[in-house]
Amino acid sequence: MLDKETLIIIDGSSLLHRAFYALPLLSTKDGIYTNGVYGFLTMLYKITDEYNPKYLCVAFDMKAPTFRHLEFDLYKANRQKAPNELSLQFPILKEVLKAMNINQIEIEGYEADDIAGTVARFGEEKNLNVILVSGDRDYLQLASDKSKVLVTKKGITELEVFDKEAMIDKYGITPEQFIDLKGLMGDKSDNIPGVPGIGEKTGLKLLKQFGSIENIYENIEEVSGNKLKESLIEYKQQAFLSRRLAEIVTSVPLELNLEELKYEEPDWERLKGLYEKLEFKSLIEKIPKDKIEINIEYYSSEFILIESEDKFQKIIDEILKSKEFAFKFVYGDENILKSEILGIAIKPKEHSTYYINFDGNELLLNFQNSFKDIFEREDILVSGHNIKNDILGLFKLGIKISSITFDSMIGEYLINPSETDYSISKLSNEYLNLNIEKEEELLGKGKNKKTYKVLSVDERGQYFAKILDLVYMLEDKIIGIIEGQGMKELYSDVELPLAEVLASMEYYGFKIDVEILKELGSEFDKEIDNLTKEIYELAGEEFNINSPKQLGEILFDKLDLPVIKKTKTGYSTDAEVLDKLKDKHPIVENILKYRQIVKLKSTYIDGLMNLVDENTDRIHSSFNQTVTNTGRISSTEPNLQNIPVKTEEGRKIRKAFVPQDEDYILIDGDYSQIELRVLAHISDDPKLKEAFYNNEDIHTKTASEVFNVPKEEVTSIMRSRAKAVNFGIVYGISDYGLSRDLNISRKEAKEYIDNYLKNYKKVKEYMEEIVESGKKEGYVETILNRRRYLPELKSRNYVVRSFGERVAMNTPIQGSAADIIKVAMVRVYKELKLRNLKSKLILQVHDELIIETYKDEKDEVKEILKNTMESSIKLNVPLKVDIMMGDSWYETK
DNA sequence: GCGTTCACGC
DNA sequence: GACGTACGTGAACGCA
Repeated sequence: MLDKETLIIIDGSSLLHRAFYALPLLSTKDGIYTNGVYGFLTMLYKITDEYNPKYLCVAFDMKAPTFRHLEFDLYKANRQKAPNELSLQFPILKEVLKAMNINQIEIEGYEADDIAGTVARFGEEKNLNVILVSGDRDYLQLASDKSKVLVTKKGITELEVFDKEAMIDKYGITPEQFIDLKGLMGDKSDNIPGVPGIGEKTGLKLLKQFGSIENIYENIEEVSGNKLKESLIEYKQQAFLSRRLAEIVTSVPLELNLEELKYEEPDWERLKGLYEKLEFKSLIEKIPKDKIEINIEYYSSEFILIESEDKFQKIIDEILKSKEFAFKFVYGDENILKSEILGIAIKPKEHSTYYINFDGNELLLNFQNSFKDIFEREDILVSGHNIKNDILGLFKLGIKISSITFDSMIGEYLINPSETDYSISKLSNEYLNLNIEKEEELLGKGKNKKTYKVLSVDERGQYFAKILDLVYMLEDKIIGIIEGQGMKELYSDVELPLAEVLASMEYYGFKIDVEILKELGSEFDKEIDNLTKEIYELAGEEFNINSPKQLGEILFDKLDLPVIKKTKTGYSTDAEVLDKLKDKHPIVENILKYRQIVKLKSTYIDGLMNLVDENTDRIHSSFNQTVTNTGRISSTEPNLQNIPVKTEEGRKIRKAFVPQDEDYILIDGDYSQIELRVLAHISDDPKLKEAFYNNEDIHTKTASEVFNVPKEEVTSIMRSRAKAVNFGIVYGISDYGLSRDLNISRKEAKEYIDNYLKNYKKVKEYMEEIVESGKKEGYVETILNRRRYLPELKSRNYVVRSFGERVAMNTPIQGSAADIIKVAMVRVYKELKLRNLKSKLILQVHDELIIETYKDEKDEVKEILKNTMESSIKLNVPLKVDIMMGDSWYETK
C-alpha cells in the first residue's frame, strides 16, 4: 500500500447525512446550521491525515430522478425528505470543498454511489489504492483486492474498514455476492422489496449454499423449507429487479482525468474566511500558520513601571480616590506557594496600570508595609482574574484581603459551567472581540512550559496591564448577565468569598505523617512482591501485569478464560470482568488484589509522598472552583477528594493524614444524606420528607417501599439494593448502570426504578417536570440559581438525549448540595476568622469538611461546624451533620 | 506527547 | 432493536 498512490472517493451526500444526525444541531450566531458540515470536515481531516491521498474527490446525489426510479417507480418512495436544517448545509459544504480545491462530481440520473463506483473502477485500472468512504453499507459491494471501503461505525470518528478479505471474514460472502444478498433481502430505506420472508440471516445462508441468485433458481428444489421455496418462486421477478436496483453502476458516463482528481492545496485565505463565517474555531487552528496572513490585531495597553517606593504613595492615593482597583501578581514558578513574586500589576479603576517590579526583592518588603492596609480595607473593592492565585500571594505576604468584588473567571463559570477554557484571552475574545496572547503562546505548554522569568520586565508589565484593562472591561458585561440570571447572591455571597476559603485551605494544607506513609508503602511493596510471584507462577511465565494488553493475552489466549467484554483495542480486563472470572482460575483473584495494592502504592503512597513539602511535611492540594459542571469543587496535585475509604487496606492511608502536632486534633463534619434531603426538598415528596423528619435509615425505608415489605422484614440484600437505587437517583445513573452495579438484569433494574418512582410520587413528578423545563428553557438550576445548560435534551440521538435527561434530573440535586456546603464553608471560615481562632478549615470532600482544630478550641469549633453546616441553607427537611474527631483522618469515621 | 485502560472517591 | 450510558483525577502503558 505504501508504494502505491492513494485515491479517496467520498460519498458526500451520505457522509453529510451521517454527520448531521451524529452531532447536536449547531448553528452560528447568524443562525446558519453547521453541525453536518463540521462533522463531515472532522471526518475528512481524519481520513486524509491517515491515508495521505494523492487523489481525492467527493461525489454527490442529484435531485433529478435516476434510472432506478424509471425502472421501479416505488424506488425510494418511502424516503422522508431531509429536514431543512440538513438540506441547507449541502451548499455550504460544497462551498467549503471548493475552497479546498477538492473535486466534486455529480451527474444527472445517477446517485453518488454510482459515481463513486465508477471512479473506483477507474482508479483500479490506474493501479491506485482506492478508498471509498460512506455512511452506507451498500458500498461493501465495491470492496475488492484494490479497493477498500470505509463505513462510519458510530458517531463521526470511528470508521470500519472493509477490504475483500474483511468482508468474507465478517459476512462469509464476497463483495459481488453482497449485491445478490440485497436482491434477496431488499432494503427498507430505499424501498427495495427483495423477497418477502428473507432477511440477512436467510439471505446469507442461501448465498453460502448456492453462491448466487441465478444458482438458487437453477437449483430451487434443493432449497430447504417449503415456505421459503414458495416465496422465492413467487417473487422471482422481484428478486432480480431488486438486485438490479441494489447494484451500484460502475459505468457512469464520466470523463475522468487523473490530473483533475489530484488533491491539491486549498485556497487557504478563502478557506479561513469560510471557517470564520461558520465559526469553526478548531478548524482554523488546523490551517498551517505560514499559509495565512496572521492578521490578529492584538489589544495593547500602557503601563507605568515602578522600581522604587517613591511612587507608592501616588498609587495608594489614586486607589483611595477611586475606591476600586484590580491587581495581579506575576509569579516566577507554576507552584505559587513555593514561587518568588516577580512583580505585581495594579490598576486603580479609571487610572493607568502600574507594574511594580520586585526583582531583587528589597522593594517587596516595602510594598507589603505600604499596601497591606489598602488590601485589608473593607470599603475598597478589588477585582481580578482567577483571584484565588493572587490571594495566595497576599497570604504569603501576611496580607488578608477583604473586599473582592469581581473575578472574571468565576463570573464566567457561573454563566456557563460547561466551558473548559476560562482564560482571560478567551473571555476578551468572546465578550469584547479583543485579542491578547494566550499564556500558552508566551510560555509554551506541557513539559516545556516556561515561567514568566523568560519575559523581560517590560513584557511582563505590558501583558499584565492588558489583563487588568480587560478585567475592568469584562466586569460590567459579566456582572450584568449574572444579575439578569438571578445569580447575584450566589456570585457575591458564595463564590467570590469561597475563593479566599479555598486559597486558605491550599495555603495551610494537610499535615502528613511521612513515617506512616513509608511503613505502609513497604507493607504494600511486600504484598506486591508476593502477588507478582504467585501470578507469574500461575501464568507459567513472567509478564507485565500492569499492561492490560499483556494481561489479556495471558488470561484469554494462554489460559483460555472466556472473554466477557472487549474494548476498542482488545480484551477488557477491568474489575467487572475479573470478578466474573473469579471461580474460573485462581490467578484472577491474585490479579484483582494486585491491581488494588498497586493502585494504593503508586497513586496514594508514592503520589502523595512526592507532593509533601519537605520543610513542613504538609500537602498543599489545589482546589479548583471552575471545573465541574454541577458546581462542585475539584482537587488536584494531589486529589484529596478520592483518598481511599472503602477497603480497610486503603483506608489505612488516612492514618497518615494528621494534625500538625499534639496540640491539635482533626474535627470532621459530614452531611448525612445531603443529596436525598435536597431531593426531598425540591420534590416536596411527603414520604421522603417523613423519612428525614423521623430520622429513619433511608436505605431501609426505601427498601421497604420498593420491595413492599415492613421495615422489620427488610433483608440486608434488599437494603443494599435500595441503597444502589438511591445512589442511582443521586448520581443520575441509568437502568443499565444500576443493572451493572447490582449484577441484575436491566429489566429488573428498571423495575426497581419504576417501583421507586411509584412510591415516591412527587419525586416522579419532579423528574418529569425538570426534564420538561430543561427542554423548554435550555437549562436547569440549583437552589441558588446556579445554571447548567443542557443542549443534549434536544438531541435526536437517543443516547445523548437520555444522558441530558439524567443530567437534568441530577444537576439540581448535586448542584444544590454543592451550594449548601459552599455556603457552609464560607460561614465556617468567616466565623473562625472572626473569633480569631487558631483552628483552620483545611479540606472539603463534597459533603464533608475537616478542621484542623486547636485542642483548647475543640468544643467551640465542634459547635460552629455543626451549627453552621446544618443551618447553611434552610430546606423543608432538616439537614443533619455527624461530627467526628480524631488524631488522624482514619479515626474520624 | 497523547490516547487508552484502569481505579479511586462522592 | 441498537445505541452505550454520573463526574473528576491520576498512574501506567504503548503508540507516535
